[in-house]
Amino acid sequence: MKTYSISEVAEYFDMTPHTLRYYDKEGLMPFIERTSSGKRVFKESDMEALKVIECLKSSGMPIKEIKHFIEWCSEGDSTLQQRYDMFLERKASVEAQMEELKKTMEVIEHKCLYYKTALDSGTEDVPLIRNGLSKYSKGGAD
Amino acid sequence: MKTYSISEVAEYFDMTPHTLRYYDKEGLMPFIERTSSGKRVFKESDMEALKVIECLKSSGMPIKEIKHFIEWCSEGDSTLQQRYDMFLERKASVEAQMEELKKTMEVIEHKCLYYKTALDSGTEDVPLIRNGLSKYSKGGAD
DNA sequence: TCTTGACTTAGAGTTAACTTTAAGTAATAA
DNA sequence: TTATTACTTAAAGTTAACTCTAAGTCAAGA
Repeated sequence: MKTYSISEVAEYFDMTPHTLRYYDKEGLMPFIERTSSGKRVFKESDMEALKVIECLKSSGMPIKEIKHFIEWCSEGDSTLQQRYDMFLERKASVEAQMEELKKTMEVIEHKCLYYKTALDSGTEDVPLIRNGLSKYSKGGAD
Repeated sequence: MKTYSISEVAEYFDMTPHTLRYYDKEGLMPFIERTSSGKRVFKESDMEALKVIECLKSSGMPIKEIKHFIEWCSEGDSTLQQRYDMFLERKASVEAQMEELKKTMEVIEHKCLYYKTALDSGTEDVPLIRNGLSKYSKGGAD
């Protein structure tokens, strides 16, 4: 069976071996086996588990909560409902983040247009477009 | 002209007066005026500027960089290009974050389906669907 | 055999963005 | 007049997620 060293795994997931050890210490990887000399040996299934951990991380889940999920996993079928509920929550959270980013994007695109116009005319002080605003808020009112 | 106290502004932006003072201290609000007794007085234009600051924050921009933008604003037309470039960069960053969230969402939705199926059959151990994976990575392989 | 590089551990340090504390001032309500 | 509330400042503390340091082990190549 193909196995991976900590640095191979780190490279694959674009992190440092330090970070992987930190995750292990925080209880995210209780399933990693060791060599007789104590080195971590990563199996294919460990890589799959890490992908799920990465997914939960990029959904904004804190490491301590990911740890709870990992614990549920090792408790078996009795925690299926918790795990399902957790992923439903994650889904709602990611949807909310997407919604917020969308609103942010609208403001930013408006600003891009504003500055493009200002650059074309060489100045922000374009009374025909907008006036009465301070230097700081120009372009933020409509 | 309508003005606002620090706690009114805090309530409007769903933060504490503490946080607003912190932003001020970090140089994000050099335009806020004070009463003779030293209290901050927020004008309508300050509210607009704060909306832009909030937008930059939710795009993931660190406070120190937002401060640079605020400095550029007070330097006038000579910094128009920098500010335009900055918003183009923000746009690209938000687009990348949206892309990442989309990928995360796909994994999460897959997991929701996986756990729904598992709950229906009362167990994760469904050889017809998937086998050969550890307790930790089940549902993460396809 | 010696050196090099990758690994191990425990624990301290870093960074961002708050968040709280301490000590005090000013205006307003009872 | 006294108490309350909102405000002020400077500075220390908190939290998450690393990130680094120190001290040491182990296997492979010159």
